This record gives sequence, C-alpha cells and structure tokens, in this order.
Amino acid sequence: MGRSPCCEKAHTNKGAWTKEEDQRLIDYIRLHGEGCWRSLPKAAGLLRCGKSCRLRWINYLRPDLKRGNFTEEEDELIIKLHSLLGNKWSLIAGRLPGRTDNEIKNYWNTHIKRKLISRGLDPQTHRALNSTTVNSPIGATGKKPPENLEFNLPVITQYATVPQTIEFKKSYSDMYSNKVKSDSCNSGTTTDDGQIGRILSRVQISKEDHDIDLELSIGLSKFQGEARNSTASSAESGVMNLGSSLNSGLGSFELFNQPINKVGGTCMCYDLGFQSKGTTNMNGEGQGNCSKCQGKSGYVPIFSRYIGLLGS
DNA sequence: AAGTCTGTCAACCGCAATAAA
DNA sequence: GTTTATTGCGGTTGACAGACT
Repeated sequence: MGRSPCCEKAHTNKGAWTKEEDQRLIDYIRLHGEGCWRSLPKAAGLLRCGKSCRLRWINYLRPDLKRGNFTEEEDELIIKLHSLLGNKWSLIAGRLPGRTDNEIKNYWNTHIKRKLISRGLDPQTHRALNSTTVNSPIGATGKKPPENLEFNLPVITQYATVPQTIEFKKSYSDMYSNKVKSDSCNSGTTTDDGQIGRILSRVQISKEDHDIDLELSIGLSKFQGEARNSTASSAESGVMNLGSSLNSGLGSFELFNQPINKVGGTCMCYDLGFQSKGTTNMNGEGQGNCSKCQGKSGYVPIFSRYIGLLGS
C-alpha cells in the first residue's frame, strides 16, 4: 500500500497564477516555511497541485531571487559551467545565487545559444562549429562516454584536528550512468559534526588529446573556527574562500566552502554528480545535501566557481 | 491598421530517484 | 519486499508582447 494521492486533480487550477494565489502561497510559506508540498495547497487554501506550488515558489516567488537581466559575468560563467556540466541546469543555478534553473535554461535557449553560434561555437559541445571531434560535457549529448575515462579521487577529510583518509575510485562511465551513489557518501568522508573538510583530490580524465589532470588542494579555511562558533559572521555570507585553486590543462578552479544550509549549498556527493540533491527550505534548513548526507550539519567543500576553464 | 512572425518566459509534462505505507 | 506517492529535474509547450510586413 502506498500513500494517499497528493491532490484531487479534478479540483486544481492550471495555468497562470493570479496575484491572490501568489499572495496566499507567500503568506503560507512565510508562516510555515517550505516543506510538505503535498499538504501545502490545501493548508494554504489554494486550488493547485503541490507540484505547481513548489514550482511557482522556487521559480518566481522566492524572496532571494535576483531577477533582472543577466550580467556579462553571469553569461560567461553560465557558458563555462555548461561546458563542464552540460544541461545540468540545477547544478549551474546552484553556482549563480538568485538565479533559478528554469531561468538559466530559458536564458540559455534564447540568448546564449545564439551568442555561442555567433562566435562560431557549437552550443552543445563548445567546440568550433566546423570541428568534427566530439567532446561533449557530461550529459550534453546523452551519449555514453568511453569506458576508459576514469575519476580517481583520493579524499582526505579533516575535522577539527583529526584527519581521516578515504579513497574512492569509480569509472567515468559508472558516474555517468548514475550507478555511483552511496559509495561516495558512505565512505567515511564526514564525521557527525563535520565542519570544513580538507580535501586533496586528483581527478584524472585521460582520453587521447583531451587529457584533463585536475589536482585539487584545499586547505582548512581560517574561517573554520568562526563557523563552529556559529555567530553571525562570514558564515552568513554563504561563501568562504579557501584561498585555494585547482589548476588543470583547461584552466583553474577557485574553491570555496559553502554551508549546506544555504541556498545553493550542496554536499560533495552532489557536486561531483554522484547524487541528486534536495533543496534548502526558506528557513535555510539543510536539505542541500544528498539523502546519504542528510542530517549532517556543517560545511562541505564545493567547486563554487571556476575561472578560465576553457580559456577565451 | 491588421495580420503574421519571432522572442521570451512561466508553467506544464514526463521521467527517475527516493520515501513512505 | 512491493507498491505507490512525492520530489526534483530537464525538456517542451503555449501565452503574450513587440517587431515586422
């Protein structure tokens, strides 16, 4: 036996939201927070499906949305993130505070695609339009990548003063087919009060002339102590620079730490593409990590931004 | 002025993963 | 362990506005 239905589809409105509906939704979430979308419509007095409410809130009503035109910097960041991640709009949105996946997806389809084409680049592969070599980002084409691509990620985590070392090694194709999930989450990378991790990772992708050799080296943030004190500090800014960088043949990453319980904060498993993620509710209560990492408070290192990945 | 085309973006749809009964 | 609902994501659609003919 499963659960009862989420809503009576016969009695739900569809199409554009009215101001009254918006206000009801805003009022309800302000009062009760995000949470059970299934029961929300009824509780808020809305004749909408929970799914529709969630979408309306996330894409339009959320108070932290930036809206307005995209800046040139955002354009370039989207292009570079897309070259790395493909059509993973939610991942890309996670690196653009105040922007939603839907917004970025629309923007990509209406503006950036054209921009790239005008530069003589294929929007999917980010290679010259007359190039015959296919070198798509993960997920961009739906094609399975070659078997010999391999991620090799020794990760050293350090909490307080006691370092732990874990390793995981999964084939690129496994990651691609989403088979790698719990391994990365359950491999002891976190302690219960895991704060900022120390990660020394080496990512190798070897494929003919497309070798990528990513060496990560992230030191403990000077911020770590402040985070533990959980006072209003730079923790509240949402991003802490670890002062490290990742250099590769393609460019360099800037590495940041970001609290899980901030909008856009995600667990390592998710950031490396091993796990789907949850969302962060309006109270900032952490659902920004994967199911295996749920309940683990604190901070995780993420690739929050990168610079000059493909050069210009 | 009217009809058509094009661009934009909010909303919907279908699917996969996950959670709950 | 199985079934079914929920959640989240990416792709697609359709309404609307402005440009063009």
